[in-house]
Amino acid sequence: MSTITLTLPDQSTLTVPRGTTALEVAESLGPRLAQAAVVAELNGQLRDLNLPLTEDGQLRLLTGETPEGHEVLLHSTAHLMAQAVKELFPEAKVTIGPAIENRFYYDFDIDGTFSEEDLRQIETRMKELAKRNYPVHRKELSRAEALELFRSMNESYKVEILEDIPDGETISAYEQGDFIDLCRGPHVPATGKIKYFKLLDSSGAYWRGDERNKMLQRIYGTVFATKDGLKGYLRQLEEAKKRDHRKLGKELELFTFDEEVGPGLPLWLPNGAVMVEELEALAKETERKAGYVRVRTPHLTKGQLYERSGHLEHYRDSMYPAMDVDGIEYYVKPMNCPHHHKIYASSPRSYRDLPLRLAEYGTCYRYEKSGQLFGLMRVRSMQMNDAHIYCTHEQFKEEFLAVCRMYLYYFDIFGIEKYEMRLSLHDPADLGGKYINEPELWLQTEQAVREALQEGDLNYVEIPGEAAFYGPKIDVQVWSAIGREFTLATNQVDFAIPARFDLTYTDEQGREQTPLCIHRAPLGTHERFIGFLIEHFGGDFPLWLAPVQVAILPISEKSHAYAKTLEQRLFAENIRVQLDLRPDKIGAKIRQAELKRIPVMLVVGEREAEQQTVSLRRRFEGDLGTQSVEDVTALLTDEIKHRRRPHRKIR
RNA sequence: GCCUACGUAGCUCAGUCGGUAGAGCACUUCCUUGGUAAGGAAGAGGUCACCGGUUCAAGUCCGGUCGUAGGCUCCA
Repeated sequence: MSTITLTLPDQSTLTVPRGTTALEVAESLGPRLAQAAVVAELNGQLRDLNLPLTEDGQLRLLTGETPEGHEVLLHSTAHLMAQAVKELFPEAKVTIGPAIENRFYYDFDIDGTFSEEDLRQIETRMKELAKRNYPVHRKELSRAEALELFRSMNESYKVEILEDIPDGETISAYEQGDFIDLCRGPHVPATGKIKYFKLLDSSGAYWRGDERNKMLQRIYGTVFATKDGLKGYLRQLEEAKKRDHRKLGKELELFTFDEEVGPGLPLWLPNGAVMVEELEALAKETERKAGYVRVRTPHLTKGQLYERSGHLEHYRDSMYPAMDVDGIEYYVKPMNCPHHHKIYASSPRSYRDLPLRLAEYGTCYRYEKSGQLFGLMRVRSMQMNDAHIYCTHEQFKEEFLAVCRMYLYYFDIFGIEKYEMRLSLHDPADLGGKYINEPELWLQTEQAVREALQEGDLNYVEIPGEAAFYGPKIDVQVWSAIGREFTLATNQVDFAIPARFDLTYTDEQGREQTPLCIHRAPLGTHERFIGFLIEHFGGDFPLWLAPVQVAILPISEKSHAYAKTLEQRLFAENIRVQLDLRPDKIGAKIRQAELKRIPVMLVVGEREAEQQTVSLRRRFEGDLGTQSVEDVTALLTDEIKHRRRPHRKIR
């Protein structure tokens, strides 16, 4: 009998008979590994544990706790769910059921919808099927066999998928008990590997994501290799719910929506407006130091401008319809760029004027489809931390790098530890079509952006074929303290618009040149950014950003007079104070201030009044004892001035 | 925009079979004058999202509109 030699991750080698399965290898290495393994990787290729090994190679046995293993586990659980659904709803047709991050889903074509009761039943059935520990078999089929099989089962969606699989590709199906599903695999060797799962929710989803297609019913679920993994994930979902910006926005009275004002049009309440103003102050200060100048532009503009900019051509669906003014069509502005271009064009520019950096917290209105509105994250009116940098080709890289550094500066202030810049590049095959036909300029600019990202030591990935039609685009993804992902902002390099607007400058030789334009918005929009901050900080904002910074809590009426003089002293230091004169006991006042997430509490009674001191209490730190008013104000003003983050870990 | 679910006091939520609306918190007043996460009592607060229909009778059943949410698609 011939043998094969396998090299394990620790570089030890193992010689086994040809045809041994990876599962058998795992068993020989130890029952715990065999128990935990869900999939094998041979020479970098994932494959089923129960397939015979026929060649030498590097073998890894992956448990459900590895990223690859977890994905397989998720995918296999989707199959298990489909099996349960087919048993309970035989008329349901299966479609697709992939793994996504930490979750899986499966789409079914079924009359009606799945109720919560249905989900409970499906979950119970899944538990039974898992317990029966059906072996999961891979079957390779010819196209004809596969078509016949799925036609006979009346699985028309699978037939449609089969028809799209290119010739020459291996067609495989996976079978467990009575259930068989077209699938590339790999899968766990038996349903008993699936232990810690939960169905999460159901919703509609179009077949192939196309709204012209039939609406299918999607069920989402999750699975983990360990009980703790599942519990941890469910806890994280709970935590995310508690930090939901819509919930906290209400509780902390930051913003509201009103039916009569309109959907997607937030009203900033006084507390929220404080945050808006603090963010603007930060942006203004940062941009002034970085050589930006501020401009202001109107909310309304003639359609003509948007014809020139190309917005009416490319962007009309996202714009509010025109209004007729004296027979001329006017639009509310969806973007600030055309106005900034007009400001650039308002006077002749010399190379000496460049780079020209025009900044504005511009108000924009975009007609978002009703179904995509979402709290503050997707709205119809927004204020953007916008700026356009007009520069020469030579200046481009340095300007772009400076923008990147500004991002890092902000990330540090807000304690954003995880971020990713996604550099979207053009596809040379699409030049002249999807992309403006400037091959040299594309390559040159993309290279300059790449170099800037590298020099700035920024974390970035490249995505081919996703650029805007007029230049490369950099999307900035950030992750909040609880790991939720947000698209914070988009930077774009623009070589088309300056030409559309006839923007020029005179170079050293007196020749007319076209500048490059960088669109940038590091703080995104107030709406989305504050939405992000609410969830990131869980409502516990750094002192400089907190709507109410200090609560003054008199012990009893006897110290009201002193509390009032204290309030005046803090006002004089520009500290945002709230004085609690309600006839409650001190414990109740503290509780109220804690619930409102006021970072600093000053408890004052007769002792403090006599000594001109305060008793300092901070959130997450508790009672910090008696201190002089001078010391406390100095401490607070310093913390505010330097925009320090909260002392505690955010998580 | 599409599918589904939901909409009751400022907030969180009860409200059974269709019989004219309830709690807790917050609010107001009074008592209490207190020492680091809820002192006590009383009061006020509602066009049950809106419009229409069925019915002797609608928060409840039916239809429509508006709004919100979870998805699909798109995006700051």
